[in-house]
Amino acid sequence: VAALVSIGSFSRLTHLSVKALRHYQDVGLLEPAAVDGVTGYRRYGIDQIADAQLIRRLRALEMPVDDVRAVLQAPDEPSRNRIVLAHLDRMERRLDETQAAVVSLRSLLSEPVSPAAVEIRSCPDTRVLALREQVNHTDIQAWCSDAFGRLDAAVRQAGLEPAGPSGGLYPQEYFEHGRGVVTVFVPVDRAASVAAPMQVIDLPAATLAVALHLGPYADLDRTYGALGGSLAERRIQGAGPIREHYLVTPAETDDPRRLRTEVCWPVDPARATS
Amino acid sequence: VAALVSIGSFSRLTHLSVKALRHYQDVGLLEPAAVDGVTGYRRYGIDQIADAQLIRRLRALEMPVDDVRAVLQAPDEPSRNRIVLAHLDRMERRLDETQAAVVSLRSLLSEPVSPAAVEIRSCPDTRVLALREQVNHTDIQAWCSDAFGRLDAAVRQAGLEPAGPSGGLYPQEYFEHGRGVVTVFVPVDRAASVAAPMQVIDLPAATLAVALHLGPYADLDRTYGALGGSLAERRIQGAGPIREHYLVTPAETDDPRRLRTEVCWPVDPARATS
DNA sequence: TTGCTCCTCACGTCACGTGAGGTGGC
DNA sequence: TTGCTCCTCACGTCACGTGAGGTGGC
Repeated sequence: VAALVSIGSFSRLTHLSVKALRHYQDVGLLEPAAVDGVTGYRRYGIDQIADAQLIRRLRALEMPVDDVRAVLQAPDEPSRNRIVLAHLDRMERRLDETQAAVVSLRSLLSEPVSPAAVEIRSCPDTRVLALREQVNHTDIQAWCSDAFGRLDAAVRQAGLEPAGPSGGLYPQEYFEHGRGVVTVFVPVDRAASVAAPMQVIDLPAATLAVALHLGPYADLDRTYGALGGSLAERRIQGAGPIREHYLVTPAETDDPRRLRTEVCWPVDPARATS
Repeated sequence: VAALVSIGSFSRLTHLSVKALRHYQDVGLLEPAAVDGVTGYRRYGIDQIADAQLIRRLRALEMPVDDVRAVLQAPDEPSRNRIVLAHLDRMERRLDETQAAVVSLRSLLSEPVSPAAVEIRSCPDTRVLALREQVNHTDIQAWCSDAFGRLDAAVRQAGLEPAGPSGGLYPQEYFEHGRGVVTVFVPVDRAASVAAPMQVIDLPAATLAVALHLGPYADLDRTYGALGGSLAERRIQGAGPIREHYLVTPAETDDPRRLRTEVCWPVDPARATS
């Protein structure tokens, strides 16, 4: 049997704080090898050092405690590595977002606020192939790129032709709570049968106030602010979900500055005499 | 005066959630332009969009709310930029740590646990030039590199010669609570008068169990575990602050794999008949 | 015997999110 | 009138950290 040490010694051996060690017992991450029945003193075996070192590294990478537990309990090395690699993937995506946020901050600080050129446009009924799902604001990028991949594949497979730029519908809820049922779509020239959850729907005709956004998606709020602000100044109220049209997408360019996106607020046509 | 909009509209304009907007009022980040005395309804001016966009970007970079407030209240552009750049600096340091943590995790998963070669060494009295301060575990890297810079400068300025490798003393508290009074030192050949907070002190003689750590500091816990575990197996107890000797430092190599560090546990000489 | 280590609550931190329960505005 | 928006508490989240108040071990 392995030698036992006190919690303080184990803390010095592993560089985990005493408070953290107690917490890891509470949440079932690292159970002391023995606990004195009378005094409650914890004793750790030196064969637990390896687990402690792994925990420390995973937590240093901000892996959630539940995932760390899954790693420790993984039945074999491949399944353990799967969890670890999935987390490293998440971290890389977050790193990309952070870099985009830095760029976005610099551009906000250096570039003046540009008033949006707002166009009022009548949009007819549109038949589209669509995917609809509850999405979190933080996941929108990944979800959209996945969804458009599936839509494009379905369009090809059904022998259809895209009949215009792809787009998305974002309900008010999505902005106000940071989560909501988002619809992304590709216009198509005719109906066709597609496998669920994909569906062919008809977007109703609408009058849209449209502003063109040039550049990375992290800066979209600037165009939202310019467009919505200009409408508010003119006492025009929006109604219904906001629409985005993706004119130039990440699939077509690697340079985020070349992205082109239309931001469209549905408005009451009676009031929208620009 | 600017047009006013409801909290829901402002949320859609700025991509800040309604809950976040209310929270930002509570903490004094973004006060609505008007609040209805009867209903409590908040009204935001469209001229507040710019502030909201700045807040959103700074929070996306995890700047603490207190710092965001300081940015918003900065009297001029230079002082505003100072706060922002200081935060970007912090982020870059954290990024470096994360990358080190990834390397450290990979090496733990790929390289087997190596038992430490432990040497028992008698260390005589040592006269050193030292700096002592309360330091957080998370800040130790930056603090040490700064402290050694100051120590080296003081040694040169006083016309002294380094009389051995530099080192550090880490009290138990430092590991158990993640914070403690850390001492770093450079051995010198003779006494000299130095400006506070620097001081010349004599490290008392001690018997040390020493293990050599090769590689990045992020992996130091592996050598601590190996050394302390092997002492625990032999029922040898540590006593007093742990010592590190920096044989090859980041000042001497850019490759963390070439770092050489001695980890030294003071032990009771009577029991330490290896 | 003294001081150090260890114990268990209970509560705090940070930046919001989650509901409950209720009211105002088009 | 209906449903939607908005309101205010109070509490939850996450991974610990911070004390308070007390006890065991060398």
